[in-house]
Amino acid sequence: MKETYNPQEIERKRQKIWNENRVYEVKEDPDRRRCYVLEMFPYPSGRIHMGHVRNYSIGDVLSRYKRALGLNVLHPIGWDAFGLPAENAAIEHGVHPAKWTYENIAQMREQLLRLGFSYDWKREFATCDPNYYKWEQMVFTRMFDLGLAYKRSSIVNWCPSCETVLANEQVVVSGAQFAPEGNKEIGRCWRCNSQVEQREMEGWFFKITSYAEELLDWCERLKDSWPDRVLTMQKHWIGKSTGAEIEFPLEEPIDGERSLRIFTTRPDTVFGVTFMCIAPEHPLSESIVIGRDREKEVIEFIKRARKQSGVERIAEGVKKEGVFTGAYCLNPFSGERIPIYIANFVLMEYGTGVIMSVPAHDQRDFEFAKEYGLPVRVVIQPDGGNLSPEGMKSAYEDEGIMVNSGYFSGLNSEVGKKNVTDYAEAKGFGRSQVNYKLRDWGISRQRYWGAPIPIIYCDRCGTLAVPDEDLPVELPIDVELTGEGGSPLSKIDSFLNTRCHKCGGDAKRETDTMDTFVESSWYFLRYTSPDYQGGMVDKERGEYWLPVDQYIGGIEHAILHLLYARFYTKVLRDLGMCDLDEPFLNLLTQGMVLKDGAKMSKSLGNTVDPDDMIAKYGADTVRIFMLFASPVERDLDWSNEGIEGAYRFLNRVWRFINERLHIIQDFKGVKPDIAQISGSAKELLIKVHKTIKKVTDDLERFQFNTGIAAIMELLNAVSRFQPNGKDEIPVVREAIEAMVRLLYPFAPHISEEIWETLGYKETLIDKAWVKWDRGLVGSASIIIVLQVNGKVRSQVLMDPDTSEEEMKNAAFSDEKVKSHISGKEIKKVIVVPKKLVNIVV
RNA sequence: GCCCGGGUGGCGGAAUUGGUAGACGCAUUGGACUUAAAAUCCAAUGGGCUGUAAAGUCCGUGCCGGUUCGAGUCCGGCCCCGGGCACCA
Repeated sequence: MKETYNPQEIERKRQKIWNENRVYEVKEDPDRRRCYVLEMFPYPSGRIHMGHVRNYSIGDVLSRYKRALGLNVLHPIGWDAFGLPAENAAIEHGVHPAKWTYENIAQMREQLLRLGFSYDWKREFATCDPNYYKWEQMVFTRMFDLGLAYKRSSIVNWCPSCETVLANEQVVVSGAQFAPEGNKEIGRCWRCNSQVEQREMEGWFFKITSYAEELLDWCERLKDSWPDRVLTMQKHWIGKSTGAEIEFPLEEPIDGERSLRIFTTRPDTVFGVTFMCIAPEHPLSESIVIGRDREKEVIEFIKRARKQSGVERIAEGVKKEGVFTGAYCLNPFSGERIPIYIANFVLMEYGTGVIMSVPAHDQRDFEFAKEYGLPVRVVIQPDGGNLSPEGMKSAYEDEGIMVNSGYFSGLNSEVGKKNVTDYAEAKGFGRSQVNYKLRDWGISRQRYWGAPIPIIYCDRCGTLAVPDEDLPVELPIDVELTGEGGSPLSKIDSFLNTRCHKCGGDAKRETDTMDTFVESSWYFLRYTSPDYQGGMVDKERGEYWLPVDQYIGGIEHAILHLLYARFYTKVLRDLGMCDLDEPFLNLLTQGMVLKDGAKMSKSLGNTVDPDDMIAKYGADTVRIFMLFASPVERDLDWSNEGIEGAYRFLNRVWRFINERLHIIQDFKGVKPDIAQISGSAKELLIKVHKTIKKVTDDLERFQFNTGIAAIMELLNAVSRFQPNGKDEIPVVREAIEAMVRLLYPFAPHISEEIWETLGYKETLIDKAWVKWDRGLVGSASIIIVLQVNGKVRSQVLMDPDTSEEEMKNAAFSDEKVKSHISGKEIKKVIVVPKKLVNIVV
């Protein structure tokens, strides 16, 4: 053993041994319990960043620990390889996205290897490989057959200058937050600052809404194994609301429509309706005014409202605007004549695109009514309250007693909801209805670097799915990317023009590619059988490994990726391709890595490069620091002093063992004789076993920071200890061996190196996890706290099984306690075994 | 506005079920080693008060109140910070 700790040398050495012996490659073994540990795979941007290091360090600790417990651990890695940055690189630097991507992968693979993560590299793949996306295309065709994938036009954010669709998060909302140079306004393109428009475009959708109820239902069942906040976020995102659909007959039919259909969660307020509002995008909004006096004014308003971007429409402080159409409908309950407005705050995508407005009991309607001088009618009175339209400064949205509601007056509003709905149903102009905020998943991208959507358009046969034997529809490699003029694939004739497999005539291919979230919705399945040629996943192998036991990733994917993957898994289940209800049994979301309180980013110039840190301190130190500095779920603030501390710790471990080596060398396999040792040696031995228990418990509950702290304490304890005679040397040896084995999942290189130095040929990788001695842990004397009136006055050392009576006696005979209770009346004595005695005077 | 987190020394954080608040680490200060420095090792380190000292004593986990023999932990009300959602009828 060298005197100084040289992480570069030993880490290279250990990594070489691991890789050459392929120690992390695993096979199905029906005789062993399996465990699938997975971290969210990276986008190959070029460099591993600290967020990855944290994520993968957590996963590595877990998989090493689980393997030590005897489980057959699957721990794979791969690449989320499609995406826009590759295309941008192509546009800016003329390098082909495939070349750029694979070069990045090569570089990042080296970084991961250098960090010593225990991946089964044999299972590695990149999602841009046709062998991968082929299966996703096949599933698309199945979904198409079932109507789960469909094409429709929808309203999207369009940047006229970039000639592309923008995701909602790419539309700049309010100045500083997203804009690198500040100074950006509402509703502008994040890249070129052009005014974003609303445009109607054709695109493909996955019918995730069909699974809304099941996705929601499983949120309940995942309650104990997923973080609450992720589940609540998903629940809110799905946004279930129960209410009623009611038809309001139109005074005169419009476009053949005899009524306006609305959705409301408050049918109990139906007698308070004083106007109706239609979304500007609603098909009836134009036809309703044609030929009326107000036609010009209304059409003008509709045009203006439709132009506003989605983001702008909902931005804070935007005024509620609307216009009267001149048309009326009738309240089916009261027969009352109700004016119809078109209003910018009504969304076409939710409910029916039409609302009944009850200004007394809905804040938005209230604001609109005030703006346009519309009447407010109270139909719900709070318990003992006396609301009047004149006195109201805002809408009353809570429960109460129904008033001015004809036959229903006097009912509690909660009861009223049901009764009103039942009445409407009986009369045939309404029914109870459930609505979700969740929208179908738009998967079309007008990009090159993605999986082509396997659809052809034939003039004679219509829209057809590409048959299995023609899959994959490969991305053409020969392409020129300019970033202008829409979808790149539509400009490649050899791709675009094809033959219809049905009639043999000319046909055109779909030129949209799929959202990259589709690839990440099933990659965890593919790891179980990456070479399988018969489908997405080999059933037998999949059944052995799946589902993922522990999924680990950043909280930023709480909704999108995790919801999509859950949905897609259910679709695959229903297609008979796998046997899973949910893909991820347990979820751990790690916090972000910050520097100086802000997220690390190039634009802020506060990044720390993992490579620099590895070069300076080695991988073990980087890992220890990341895991020690903060609990995994919380954000971690990078600290240069902190990583120095981690480095010092590993140095102390190394140096200490090196110093003691000559003493303990000849005691390999010699167990301490518990009967023979006492005093500080016994104390140390107890500490060793308590530490084993503590670290094991901490690993089980993902408290890696306190687990490492416990190992540090053990090092401190054994460093202080001076063995007295030969009988006590095995205690030192046991302490050192335990320490190294506990350290192994966190810092595997140094641990393996020391383990070998201690005279072991076997590696720690398959060494069974250390066990603690129950007797030693349980028999240790315990400090019993002595309190008077709840204040600590003294403490005594006692056996854990001391009787309550003895504890009491000890308390009363304690000098310090005596001085606090002398001359006072004893009111009560509380004895908590193994903890304390409290005397109340 | 609504929904989640969170608020503990100079800092990151610990306290697993209501039972010694501040483990472990960082930083700082003092000492040892050294010609010197670095590294390393040892010691001190929440605040106030009493005391030469040993020690004692009071206060202290965002604020106010409550339950309890006992509250960082439970309950009620508020303040601040971070995140998510946000005209979803």
